[in-house]
Amino acid sequence: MANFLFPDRLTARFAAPDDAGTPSHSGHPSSPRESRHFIQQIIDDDLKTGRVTGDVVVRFPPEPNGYPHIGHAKAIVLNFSLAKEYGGRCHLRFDDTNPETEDMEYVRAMKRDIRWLGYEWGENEFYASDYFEQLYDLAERLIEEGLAYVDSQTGEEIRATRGTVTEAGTESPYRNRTVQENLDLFRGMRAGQFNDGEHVLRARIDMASPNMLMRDPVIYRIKKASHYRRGDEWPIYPLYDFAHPLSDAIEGITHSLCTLEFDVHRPLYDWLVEHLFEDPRPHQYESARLNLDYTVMSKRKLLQLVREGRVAGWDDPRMPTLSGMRRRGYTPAAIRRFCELIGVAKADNRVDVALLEYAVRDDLNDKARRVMCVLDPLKVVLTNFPDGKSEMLHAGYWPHDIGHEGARQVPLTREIVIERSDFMMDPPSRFHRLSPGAEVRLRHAYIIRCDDVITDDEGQVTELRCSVDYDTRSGSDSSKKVKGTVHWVSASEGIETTVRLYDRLFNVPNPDDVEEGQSFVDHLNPDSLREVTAVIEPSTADDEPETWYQFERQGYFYLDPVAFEEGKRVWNRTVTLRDSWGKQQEPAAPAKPKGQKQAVPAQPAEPLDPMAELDEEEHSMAIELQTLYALSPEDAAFLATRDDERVFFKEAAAASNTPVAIANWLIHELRPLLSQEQMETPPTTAQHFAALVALHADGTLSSRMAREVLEEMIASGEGPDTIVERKGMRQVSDEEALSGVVDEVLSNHPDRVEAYRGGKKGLIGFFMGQVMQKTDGSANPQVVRALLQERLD
RNA sequence: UGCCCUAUAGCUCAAUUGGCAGAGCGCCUGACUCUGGAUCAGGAGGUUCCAGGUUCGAAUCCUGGUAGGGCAACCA
Repeated sequence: MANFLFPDRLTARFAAPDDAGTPSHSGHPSSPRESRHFIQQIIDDDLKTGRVTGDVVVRFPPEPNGYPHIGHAKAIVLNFSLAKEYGGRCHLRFDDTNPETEDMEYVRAMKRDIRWLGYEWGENEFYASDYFEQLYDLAERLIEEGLAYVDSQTGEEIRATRGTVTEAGTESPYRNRTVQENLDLFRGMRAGQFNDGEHVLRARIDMASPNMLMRDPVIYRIKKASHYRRGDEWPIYPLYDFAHPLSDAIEGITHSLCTLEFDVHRPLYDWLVEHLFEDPRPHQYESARLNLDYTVMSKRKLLQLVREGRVAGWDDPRMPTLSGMRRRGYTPAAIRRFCELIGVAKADNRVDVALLEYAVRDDLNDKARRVMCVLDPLKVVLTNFPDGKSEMLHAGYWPHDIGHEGARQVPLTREIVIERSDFMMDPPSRFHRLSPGAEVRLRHAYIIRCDDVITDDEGQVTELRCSVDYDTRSGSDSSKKVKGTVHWVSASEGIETTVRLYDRLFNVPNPDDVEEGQSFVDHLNPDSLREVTAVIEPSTADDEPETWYQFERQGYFYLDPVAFEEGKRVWNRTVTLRDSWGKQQEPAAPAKPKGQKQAVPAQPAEPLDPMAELDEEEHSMAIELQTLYALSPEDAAFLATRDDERVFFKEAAAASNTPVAIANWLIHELRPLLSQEQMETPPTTAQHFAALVALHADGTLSSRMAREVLEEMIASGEGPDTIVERKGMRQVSDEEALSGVVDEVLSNHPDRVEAYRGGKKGLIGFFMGQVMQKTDGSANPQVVRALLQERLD
């Protein structure tokens, strides 16, 4: 694989380790405050509450069995920028526990690409395979504690007895071997006394768990294969579910971030770490993986594309691999920016390629010099330009709005080429490029007029004859204006060069979404690579391979390093410019009819009967609650199906004469504050609870205050009176007293008052909030609302 | 069919944790321009999945649904 020839030079030129991981543009996501994604919120909270006291330590844990792609980049950027943000560290750990697929080649590729992205892990380079000894010892400890056993069933037997998603599994006949027996067997495994598949080590958890991963998962298997780092030292290898959490714990990782599909593994992660390590211990959090339009991301599928020759290799510029993107001309800064733009969340997503392209253009805009290159040449003869003359024109490399200096000379000759698409025989209105009789400016040169069109026998345009207006030389103060400017290159002094025009690899947004009997390769875009012979201006003749240019009016291009090494000059189109003209030409995609994206099934016309789902016993219970306490069917059904809540309710109802309010507060306020276990033995008494509800009912406390008191009651176990007394809480319902606050709020925000009167009625909530804040939540909201409405309407 | 996760603008995400539903990208219009780019100015676009409920007030809390995704390798 002779593809990776320039990583270091590229890094030197474009990677920016200094600002790596910090937003390079201010004000992206939203909100006046910088908005924090859920992982940041968790870490903030851990730091605030002291759950994490030392450094924040995260890790990026690739398996070295494939080339890293843009999906890995998302994880790399997330982890390394988190480490930077919190002043902690990010470990690079190779999760190399499967000897059959892993290779040093992939380790090298991974390290090279992470560095290229602009991140450095320093001394924190680790390998799960370095922990084999420790992991083995931990497995023995598990055995000693009766938490693991050697199972001698075959693979098929293990699979068959695991049960299904709806049925529990059955326990292995070997599940109750003695500790000594297990230890002997496991040591025998380690010593190489058995063949592949003869035994495995299983965690002893629960064959009936609703989570299949907890049904005695296999944690060690015999595999007499040579490991790329440990050679033949080990006949047994730990599995991911065992090695990963424990490697995290060994390294002192605080936050272990992974993708959504691992959320089912979290109970096992916790089980292992809790049994084998002391606090503080690592915690796993999951976020959504990246899906990108018009490409595939799975290593298996990328490998298939390479193997079947659908692409030129792992670093084919159409591939979503980092090596492919690098060779295409994408920059580390652009990829980092993209990864920041897509955010971190738990909802499955599919990201529009336009966002990636935006990030690339935005970065290249002030990094790539402008030159002219004609991709589809049409010959133009300047009839009033002397034959044999070559006029050197001064041409700035940068547009005015980019503050960079630099220019080159561009030769103008009698024969030039322009873009075929810049001429139209019969142009629509709004087309302001060349057509018979029309005028256009040659970029950096003169205005020309098309006097004659030469066509061949088939009517194909083969040549244009134009005349130059010598008063309009670029930079002169000619007053003549034309609408259009076109790029051009001297036909005699321009250089022929190969340009590769890349387009999306697949022609559907989600190639994985295939019909029966089809495969994702059926969606391959046959035009994803178009190679043309272009004419480029001579100033580029000596450029070295890490050169980016913007070919004016075309896009950004990058001199392919692989072809260069083979002695060829090939320009890869990194990304086109945004093209509003091309869009106008295509019929605009019809706007999706409203409501189509999520067809909401018609709901039954009448509300569902809350009693409908109850069994016979629950049903009669609910009826009883309704007749006895006058509860609504909803509340009655809720209590009928929940024993702990019902017991608490009856006790509280007995201590008061407002059962409906008791049920209401129990269901909507108390219950959400408690866990299932707390509900069994509530941290507050039914009598206290009833007293609180009474305080609300008689107007002493507003609902907001009552909620606050309730939280306090749960935390301290005190009665409501004690808390109310201590805090001096009392709802204020006096209109006169509240009028003052209301008037103050309104006069503090004249603009909002005006907006409200102008129709922005939602602002009532803002005013309410202000008043509640000023009164420390003690204002009677009904009264406040009435006062506000009175003043505003 | 069991368990878990998720649902806010076309896309990706916010919403100070119960108080004005916003941003970036994309799209449209206009201005400017020697890149139909960039830039600048403006605009459209919302049943916050649905139905009930609690609350003065719900995207946010409660109940019940719906849809999408994940989980039954001795892979990671």
